[in-house]
Amino acid sequence: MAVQPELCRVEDALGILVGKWKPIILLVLLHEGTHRFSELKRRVPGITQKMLTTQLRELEEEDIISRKVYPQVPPKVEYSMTDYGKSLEPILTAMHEWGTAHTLRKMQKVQD
Amino acid sequence: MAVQPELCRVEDALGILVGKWKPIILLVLLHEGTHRFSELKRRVPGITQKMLTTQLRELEEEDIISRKVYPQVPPKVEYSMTDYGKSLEPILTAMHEWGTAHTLRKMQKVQD
DNA sequence: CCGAATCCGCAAGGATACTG
DNA sequence: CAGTATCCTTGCGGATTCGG
Repeated sequence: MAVQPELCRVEDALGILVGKWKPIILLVLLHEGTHRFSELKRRVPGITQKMLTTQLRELEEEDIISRKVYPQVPPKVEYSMTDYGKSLEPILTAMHEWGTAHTLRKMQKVQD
Repeated sequence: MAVQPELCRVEDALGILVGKWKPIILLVLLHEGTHRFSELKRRVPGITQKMLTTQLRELEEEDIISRKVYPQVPPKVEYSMTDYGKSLEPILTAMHEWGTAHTLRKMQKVQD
């Protein structure tokens, strides 16, 4: 049967994953559990505060991660994957494995 | 074990898939086989010649699709998935399924 | 028929400084 | 500690025109 371009839902999934820092943020939260803002910032070298905030907000918007604020001084905010967000795991894993193979393949070509 | 941000190969896979038209192009070639340029253009409504050319070149560059030129007048060029490109199928399918579920979920929320 | 070449707008990404 | 607020740069995507 013919593919219906209008129903190409791949882009919906892509929209969630795309963003320069989203994959690594999701990988960290998936594999290492809850992190607070500063921990996440240290865990993702090179990211600026603004970008971290932006990406986290976008992921929260889509119910992929949850944000828990502790009303105290100094402030404390924790981020973790939602159950729904965890359903992305197979995709992330598949992409990670494929990406690794792809990189190896490229390196071999360079050797020739 | 801790995730190594530097080794986050998810982005390598993402780099292949990202591009406004790449998912649908790949889906068409995967499910419907070889297409020539003009067929592809008709199959992907809204795409311009430049964009189609650009996206095809990028995919060819990564060995995802192959380009076969028939030296004749008028010109004829056929595009098809390489065996390597076909290895993307599980990812594409997983994303398509997840995307569909995601869209349905969003629609339900709107109803509330 | 299958492009290449050029020009352009806009939004994502980023550097830096400031705040409850 | 966990963010805003502002300004700036870059590059993708798009419209259009020309060529083999």
